[in-house]
Amino acid sequence: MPNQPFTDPNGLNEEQFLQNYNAGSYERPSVTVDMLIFTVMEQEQNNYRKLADKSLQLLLIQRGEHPFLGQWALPGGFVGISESVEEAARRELYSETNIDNIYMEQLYTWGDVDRDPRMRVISCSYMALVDRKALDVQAGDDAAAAAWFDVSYHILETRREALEQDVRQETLVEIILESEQEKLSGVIKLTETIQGHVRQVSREIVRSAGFSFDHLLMVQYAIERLRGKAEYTDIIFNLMPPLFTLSELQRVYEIILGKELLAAAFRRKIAERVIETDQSTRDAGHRPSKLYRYNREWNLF
Amino acid sequence: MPNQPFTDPNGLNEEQFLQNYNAGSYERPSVTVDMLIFTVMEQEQNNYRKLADKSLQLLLIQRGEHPFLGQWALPGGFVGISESVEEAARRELYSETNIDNIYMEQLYTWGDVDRDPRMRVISCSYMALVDRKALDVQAGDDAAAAAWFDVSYHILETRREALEQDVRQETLVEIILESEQEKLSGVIKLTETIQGHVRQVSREIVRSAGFSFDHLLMVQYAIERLRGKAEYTDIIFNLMPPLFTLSELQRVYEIILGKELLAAAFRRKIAERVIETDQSTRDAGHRPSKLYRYNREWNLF
DNA sequence: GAAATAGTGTCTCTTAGACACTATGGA
DNA sequence: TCCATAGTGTCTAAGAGACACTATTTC
Repeated sequence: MPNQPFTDPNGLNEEQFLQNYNAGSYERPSVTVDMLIFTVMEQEQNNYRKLADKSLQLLLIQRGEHPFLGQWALPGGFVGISESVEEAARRELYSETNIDNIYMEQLYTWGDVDRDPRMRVISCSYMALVDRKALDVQAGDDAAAAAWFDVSYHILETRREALEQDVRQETLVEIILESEQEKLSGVIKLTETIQGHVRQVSREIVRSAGFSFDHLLMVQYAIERLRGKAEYTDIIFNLMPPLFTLSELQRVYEIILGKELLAAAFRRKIAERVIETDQSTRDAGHRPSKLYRYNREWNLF
Repeated sequence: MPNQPFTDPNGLNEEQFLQNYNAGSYERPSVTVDMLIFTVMEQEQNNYRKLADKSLQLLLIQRGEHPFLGQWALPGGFVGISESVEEAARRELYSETNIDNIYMEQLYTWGDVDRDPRMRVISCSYMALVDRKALDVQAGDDAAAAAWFDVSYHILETRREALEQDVRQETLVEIILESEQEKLSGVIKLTETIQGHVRQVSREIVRSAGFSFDHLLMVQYAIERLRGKAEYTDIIFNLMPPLFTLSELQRVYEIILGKELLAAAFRRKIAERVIETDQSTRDAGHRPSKLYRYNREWNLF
């Protein structure tokens, strides 16, 4: 089995090679991270009896400089030469939220040549999920203008055509992001083709109002991933406070999945993932609800 | 709603800004792609009656230069300044296999600072799945020494400890790659921690013989993903030839999932994803088997 | 006929969906 | 007492696991 120190065709061993190594001066892309920071927010409620509505929210920042001056973008920044990509993402996440210990996962790396009009930039996107109650301060103090946007996600249309050999399906997805001041919207076309066995998916912006760069694609990708993972992992609990009722939990699932669930089935399914506490809600104008917490023992690997 | 041409604090509109933009000369990382090209190979069989065994195989290249001279690495290369990351991956894939229309998906971007001893390199890994019968030539003609390695993947040990607040689970995974000439092996520790609600996974190489860089981590990640996707997508069909028997298909599933399946249940489950043809196998030393093909209509989105 | 694989029938157990029903606190 | 939500019981249908059984070819 080969092992160091071997010598290469120039007679150098590995140590010598590395000492003499010259990285060369060809052009390199810049690398950035972009953060999709989601939370669930309770809306105000006028009827004392009804439960507060909730919505999924995403943190955006208004750009203070060209390009896309005045438009909204995902928070993010360059990856420094002496920090890992994940460290850069954690750094950005902390600078926006001011809290530690937030769920974060890498999503996708966007590498199209023209995605930034200034220069070649490759961006690695990360999704973070935060319990809104843990965010004491309004997020993004340092950033020029950060705001939480309510997220809505609809499938407008699905069209399938079967060619001689291949199948092709196009789906139009509309994404609307709404803050107290602004309303952004855009449409993305997802194209799925199958040639022989080979399935391939591509994304394309059809129209976009108020978004910077290709960030609308990142939003669509993140929501798709969040929905997918909600079905077969515990990812949703990252959006919950330490104690919650099963109704609250069910509503968060409903928001993410975009469909209503039956309470009885939901409770049976979720039962083993939560632990009942002896506390309950009060002063709700209706029957009190027991508070639960996440069962950490459940399904590690 | 803000729109171009707005002027920034320097009085420039977007067009002027971009014309004057200077990307700066700070240090940038290099970006590469690394390809995990999997296939399923039939082993030779001496007993005319028995079906040939199959194995999952991965394509590796023996390094001809420092660092890791003589050791094995995933095929890959630099992302050029004027090609997208995906284009670079397709280019590498084509140069190894000489065929088009191969299933490929982005896996993960590896961004640790020290992952390449020469310089700062960020690598985006892709997984590709090939039907072995479509590869007419021995792959990797141009590369110095390319070889297919049989893949085996075992969980050696799982240890869980519950601290006061947190839960921590460590899993040791052994990966063995075996070609006709060589046998490489390594062990990876997967650490999963839960603090409060927040679940986090990290990977670490415990020992590694014959692998270059952090490529063993990439192999483990890819197999984990492949297993996961085998359960809830049609990804496996990318490893199959155009026509196949249900027994063959079942065996490929068994290889990927690492467990035996019951034929009756498997057939019921897979039935709607395949289409029966009027052809069947012959000269097999036992009852002939009908040939099926992939049902492309099944479950687009 | 033996060996080996191909393919089916059926029982059980689990789980999701549907929906009716009971329970409880506050105005 | 009504309202709104909390929470349970039970029927049904679908699907996975188990396993016995039949079918078909080659030597």
